[in-house]
Amino acid sequence: MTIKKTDFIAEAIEELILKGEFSNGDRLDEIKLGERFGVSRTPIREVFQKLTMSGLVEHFPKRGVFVRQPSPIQILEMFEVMAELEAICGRFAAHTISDESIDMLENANNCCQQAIDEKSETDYYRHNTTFHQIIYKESGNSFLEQEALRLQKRLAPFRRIQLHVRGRMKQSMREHKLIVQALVDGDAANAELTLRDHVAIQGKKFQYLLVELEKNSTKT
Amino acid sequence: MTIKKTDFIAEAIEELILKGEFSNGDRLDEIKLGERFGVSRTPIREVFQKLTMSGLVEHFPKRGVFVRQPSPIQILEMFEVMAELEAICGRFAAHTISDESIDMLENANNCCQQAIDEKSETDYYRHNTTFHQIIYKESGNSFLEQEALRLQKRLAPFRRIQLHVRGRMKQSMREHKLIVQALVDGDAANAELTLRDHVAIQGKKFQYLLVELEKNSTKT
DNA sequence: GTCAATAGTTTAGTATACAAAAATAAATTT
DNA sequence: AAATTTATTTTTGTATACTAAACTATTGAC
Repeated sequence: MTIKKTDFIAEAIEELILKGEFSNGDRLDEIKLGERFGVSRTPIREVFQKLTMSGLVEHFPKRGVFVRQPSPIQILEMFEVMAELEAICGRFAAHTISDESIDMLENANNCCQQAIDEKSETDYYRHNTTFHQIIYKESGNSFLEQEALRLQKRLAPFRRIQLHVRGRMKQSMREHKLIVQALVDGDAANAELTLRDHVAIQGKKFQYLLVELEKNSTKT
Repeated sequence: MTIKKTDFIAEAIEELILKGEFSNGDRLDEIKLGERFGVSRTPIREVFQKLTMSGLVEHFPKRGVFVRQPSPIQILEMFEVMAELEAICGRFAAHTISDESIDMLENANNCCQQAIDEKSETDYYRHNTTFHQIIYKESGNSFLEQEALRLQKRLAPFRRIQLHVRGRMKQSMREHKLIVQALVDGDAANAELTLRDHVAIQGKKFQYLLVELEKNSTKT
């Protein structure tokens, strides 16, 4: 068995939270979740610790664990940090990136373009993720790579929704090309800049969506 | 009770590892540690998960948990990322820092100077830590602050040892003054630069110590 | 003597039982 | 009737019991 059972349950509960079955502030019941997944409280409590560490849930001693969706401000802060982390990766990668990796980046970009042509957000999202992960790896600093991956994963649900913004995918593609060009040129400063902006825009778009959402909810 | 028992045990085991009672690759015995702290396996296993998340220990399914001291390369990588994180904090802080916080930084610096005069490495270390934490906070991005604190904590044992390098404390003080000046000036680019260098030097010094250590160990 | 197979031991993972704390409901007092 | 106290019920945290997997040692075949 290559995947641990508790990891599977952790993923499943994560899904439940993100899909909205549990909303913000809800208490997660050890016993009910145990029954649901056919296990006892012990492994569920293990899973809770994992979720606590990943920030999806908060643990209050002798009280229980509660769903803790990050506030819009926290999400924006995370995007800001993500932009900086990716910028660093780009700056480092510009010095060390290999020809093979450049090819891989261009390949990922082609896949992104194809996804746009086929209007497949899912495919675009996947290849876009790959594109960025290549850059993390090419930073040459595996600790930095791990940190970037961690934050990328945590921001995944929020990055996803802002693909719906009209024309975002096409604009994103153009930015990808600038990033690759900077890396090809070995222009560290430019790689840093283009990557930072590219990611920072996601935070901006997210903010924009929030404002729109706010308008609609207060319209009634 | 403001502090949880498992947190206490986690800290204690962390200490044991750092003090050298357990060395790299050692397996941590759930039962023995339970007896040692007068608890059963359950809370010890909880603590293991915490330690796994903090990276001090590695968990192999159905095998157990093993002490995993980071390799010199990993430590250098972490210092490199720390330097970048602090540089970002400095850049952000330069725009937003308050007069009170400037005062606090200068106060921390005075305490550092006093510690040097009294040749107290412990005091220097403590006030130095405070100095940096003020800058994390003044970044105005609390997520960034948390991430910086996390990595600062993880690097603590390695930062400590390189204070022994002759003259390091005095040089460090001079750098602190440059950092404060950049922040007073609101010079973001300079704050970024001075902070990055200031932290990066710690990695360099650590590397230097490693080489020295290597020489001595192969001399026999 | 070396290797393979198997029995026995140890240890991780999980379920359950129990104790203590918190939340809730009921009862008593003001 | 409101508030405080007391009793009841949940629920968390921990200990223990059990299961299954991994390690060790012994035996047997070549």
